[in-house]
Amino acid sequence: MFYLCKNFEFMSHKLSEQEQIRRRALEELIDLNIDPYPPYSYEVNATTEEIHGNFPHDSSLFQDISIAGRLMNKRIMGSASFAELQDSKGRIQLYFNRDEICPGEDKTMYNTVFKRLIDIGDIIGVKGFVFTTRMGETTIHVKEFTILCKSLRPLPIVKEKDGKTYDAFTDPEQRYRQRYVDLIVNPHIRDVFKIRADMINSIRGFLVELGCLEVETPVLQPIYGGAAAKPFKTYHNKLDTTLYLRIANELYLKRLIVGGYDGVFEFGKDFRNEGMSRFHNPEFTQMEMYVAYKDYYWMMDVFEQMIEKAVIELYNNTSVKSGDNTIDFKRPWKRFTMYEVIEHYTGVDISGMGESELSDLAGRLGVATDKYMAKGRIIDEIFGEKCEPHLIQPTIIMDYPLEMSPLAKKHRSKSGLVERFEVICNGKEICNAFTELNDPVDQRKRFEEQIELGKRGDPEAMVIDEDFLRAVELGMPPTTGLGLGIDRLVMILTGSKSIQDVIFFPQMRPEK
RNA sequence: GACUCGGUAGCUCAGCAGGUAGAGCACAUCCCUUUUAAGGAUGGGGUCCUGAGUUCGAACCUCAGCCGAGUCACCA
Repeated sequence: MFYLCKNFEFMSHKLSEQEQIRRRALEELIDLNIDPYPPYSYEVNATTEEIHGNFPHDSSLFQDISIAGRLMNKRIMGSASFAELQDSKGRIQLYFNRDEICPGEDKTMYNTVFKRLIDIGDIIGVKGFVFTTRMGETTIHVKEFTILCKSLRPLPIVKEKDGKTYDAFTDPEQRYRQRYVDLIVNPHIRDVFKIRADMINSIRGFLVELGCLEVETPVLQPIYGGAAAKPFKTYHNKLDTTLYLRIANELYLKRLIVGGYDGVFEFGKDFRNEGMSRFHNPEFTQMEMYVAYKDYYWMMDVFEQMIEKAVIELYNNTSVKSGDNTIDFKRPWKRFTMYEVIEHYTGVDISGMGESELSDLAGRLGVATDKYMAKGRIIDEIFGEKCEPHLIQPTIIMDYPLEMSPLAKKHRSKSGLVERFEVICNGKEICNAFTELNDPVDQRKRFEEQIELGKRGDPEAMVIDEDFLRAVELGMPPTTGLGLGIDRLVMILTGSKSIQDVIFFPQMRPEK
């Protein structure tokens, strides 16, 4: 015997008419001694996918099936009705016949329960056999059905006819806030998250195969570092101390390299307290990896392999259609130095230029700069403005100005530059990597330069992390490291226009 | 943060020479057939985002605010 509260007076918000009707249906079910939330499991022996994949070819199959899912449509017609059931794999039509559901005199299960008390959105289990209707649709002939969960809110059902879509649930705000509804009524968006998961698994497999250890490092950090960004600040009561949510994994992962690991990687959330846009969510997923005794040339090759492998596993092909562009990840990718690319797109060789010259150039090119921007930042602005958008195919851009890369090692032969590369794809950066700076004297100097930049007004200048310096002073082997923006890559691989489409629950303003 | 557009029934939207609201779907009652965004009949449902102003009168005009979308700027 089940036990259920039938008193809805406590509800804080005023119920809509449809909610009231559903609650009344709930009460009626209880009065009929039907538990709307039965406590037991329901055995399922088929999925919609299996049925659609096999039935027409072999009609001896699926003659005694049990399947469960959400009711998505109901077409009542006297003594014979049709409905649609959606499980995690897809949808299938159900056929209900009054006299088969209710073989005896009592037609309650059909006339009252099925026709009136079951609503779209309810989760039900059905037993029966599969057949093909006169209209040629694979359908389950239902002999018995069970309510597994009564739904108390109406679902915005999407309808289609003749290729036209009606009542689509498309409002982005509603879709992101109520992702559960989005997943129910727009099941195709699951594909994006499947690709996301598969991609992450592919990369993880590749890194494990490479011999790297997957690790976890703190999200709550007393000093944030490893990137140029504004942090989220929080507070630990017992320690009576300010903590920051990490903006990058870098400094902790390098400590592990100091500790003696040859290769480590971490998939993790980073948090940046900055503007939001279709390319930026305050929390985003990054994969960072560090490998000892290797340099950035090695990393370029490895990154190309890793991404090419993932794309092939996902699409059986190296190229992907992303919006209007077709992007081919087939190795090897084009490689240019940053100066080469800037010269290519602006016609200006900036290699000998100083800060004031660069500032003038930026002005001539219509690139906005700020007072606190030193030489490196200005170059980066010009690159970001004039070059990046043109780079659609994956392209390795190498050798960045030293000032904007305080954790990267000086270039072995080019003064003023560091051994750093980024991969630009679809006009956006997808990874950032360098030969890591392991000279502790130089590292301290770089941090001090960051302090100067901070004094000059750069809100994203780094702060000194003495514990990190202590580790580097102990000695870090030559190392290469890389950070990969997972969300951005998923956007490219799925052709998503907004980062919110590749994150289940993107950050939103609190409701109401 | 700047600019543009938008916020009307559960869903998608219409309504604007300013006269306190409509359609389709959904919902309710009824009829009916292996039907297909089912069809037919009847019916219920809305502080027209919020606040102030103009007006005899505002969903519509003005101002302010809230929320969202798009574009641009910055960071992955």
